[in-house]
Amino acid sequence: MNLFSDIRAVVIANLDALVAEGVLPEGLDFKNVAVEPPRDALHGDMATNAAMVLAKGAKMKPRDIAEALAAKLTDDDRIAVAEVAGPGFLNMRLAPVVWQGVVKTALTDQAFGQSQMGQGTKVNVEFVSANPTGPMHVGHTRGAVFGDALASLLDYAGYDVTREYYINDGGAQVDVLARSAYLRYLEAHGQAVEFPEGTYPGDYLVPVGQALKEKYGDSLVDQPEDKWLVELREYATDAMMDMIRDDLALLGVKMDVFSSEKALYGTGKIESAIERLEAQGLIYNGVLEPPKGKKPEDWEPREQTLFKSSEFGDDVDRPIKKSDGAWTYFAPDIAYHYDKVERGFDMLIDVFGADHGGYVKRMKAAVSALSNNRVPLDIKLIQLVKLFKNGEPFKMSKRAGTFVTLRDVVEQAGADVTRFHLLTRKNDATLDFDFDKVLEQSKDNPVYYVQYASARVHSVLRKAAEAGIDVSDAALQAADLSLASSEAEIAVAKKIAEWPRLVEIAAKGHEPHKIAFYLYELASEFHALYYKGNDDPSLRFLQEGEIATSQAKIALISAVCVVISHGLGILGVKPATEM
RNA sequence: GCACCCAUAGCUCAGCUGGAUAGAGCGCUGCCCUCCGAAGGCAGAGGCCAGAGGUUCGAAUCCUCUUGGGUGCGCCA
Repeated sequence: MNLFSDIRAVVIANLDALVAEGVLPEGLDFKNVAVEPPRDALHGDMATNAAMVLAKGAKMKPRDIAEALAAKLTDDDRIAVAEVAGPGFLNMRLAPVVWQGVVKTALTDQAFGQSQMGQGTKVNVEFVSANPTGPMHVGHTRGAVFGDALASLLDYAGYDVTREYYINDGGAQVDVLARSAYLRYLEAHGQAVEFPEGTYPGDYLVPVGQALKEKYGDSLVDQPEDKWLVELREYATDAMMDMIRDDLALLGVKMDVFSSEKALYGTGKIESAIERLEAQGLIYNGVLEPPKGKKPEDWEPREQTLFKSSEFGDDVDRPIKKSDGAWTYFAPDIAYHYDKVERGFDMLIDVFGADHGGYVKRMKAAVSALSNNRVPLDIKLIQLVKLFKNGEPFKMSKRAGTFVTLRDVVEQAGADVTRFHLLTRKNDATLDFDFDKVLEQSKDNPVYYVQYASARVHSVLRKAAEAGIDVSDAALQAADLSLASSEAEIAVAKKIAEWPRLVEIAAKGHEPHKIAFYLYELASEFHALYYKGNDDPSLRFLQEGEIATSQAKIALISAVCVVISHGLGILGVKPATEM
């Protein structure tokens, strides 16, 4: 619930009244009637399209409906002005008491802004899912921050959220990891080693090699691969996952569940998921056409086991078995998503890198088939992070030593700054990450701008306390807010009032970046009010000798601070009390 | 060749899911600290929302096509 839905309820009630009075015909559908903020604040606080939406069905002119509705609405105490504009917009201006009520709610109700929209829907957010073959880099970092913030946002909006990490430990890349770790193990024994093409030369495996030496002594030296591959694979994978967990902790991301791809093999889970599809007639053996315009050099037609994803909107059917009969990566992924469905989730969200774009349709097809359309799957593709240093772009390269890890970034910029910055762009837009700009402490950097607002409020609170004004929670909650109802102050209250609605919009669209942008706008309203006190002393928060007025004004800016901390909380950023 | 994503001020980007005169930051021009934190504020210039059609009371937003960029397209995951 929020102010806009409250007022919409008022509008609907009055429309019903107009029907009862015979002004409007019966049987009209009010579902498209919306109450929204007008784009231009000059038009009022809220606008409804009711007249325009209903005109056709009522066979009336929009303006006539609007006039009748306006007359009704002004009877409500909360609506100060209702006027018809343009083609039939009905603009409303709300009474100051409404805005003051919002400020009071923000201060007294810990749950201000939280929503019941999710109704406890069980949603699984799968994110990061980086291969356990090395440390997380900046690209992973963006996905991690996005997924974590989205999960928090959904939680805030009333969903029952599970954060989950899918460990891709079932494919050939973990064998490569094991071989690379083995080379480091030999190195630990003093052997000179070279890392051939297709192995991981990163020095993060050096400590793993050392640890293996301590564990196995020289018993594995110069032994054939079949003596050590399985053991080293498990050991190295665990070590990499420990490292990834540390990286995530550094960012402040905590997963609820880690699921392993490897654990799906040999349990019959893959087979049963495929059987489930087979029972629906969606599995067959066939030969795929080569892609036109880009034919692989070694292409020859081969019969494979295919999933009929084209029945669900995919472009072609997709292989679940390689020509040698082994599963493709798609098969365990089907099983994994089936597992999520079976665990009772009502909604699935996957956060993938943009290079997995081609994977979206087939995965949606599979989930759709496996859940009989019960469980929606939303796949959020996270675009690239472009790195800059001193304004110059540079590419990540392990060889050139410009491989930028999550740890590098967080240690330089801090988790809060990193998180906020990565959330100032929507997920499907590429993001520039310039180390110099991220660290810059100015308005150009939204993190500091928002933090500065929070710090300024706390500064005022300290000053007030020094002046002997009671600014305890109880005192501010009891403040008479009508003492802070100038136009400039109401403007801030209005921004606060947008918060609950914004949460719902952001949660509905799975768009945590909207929280970041809102916080910037809220901070901006606050900074503007703050400065107005310089020109107009009556707008300063501390009014000498007038305790009640000071408390009212401080209550208002405390409410700003409360909303900022709620918002930053969703983004996983700690608010500042001083800077 | 096909699919998905993107295109908005000189630059980096918002635009509340179809609303009224398209917004913000940077940069540029000019102001504001004997005044609660100038890490800030105010004002100005700057736009054919890539282009062309269509849908309707109404389109940056939805549909089609075109152009230009990114990503991907069986035995890598």
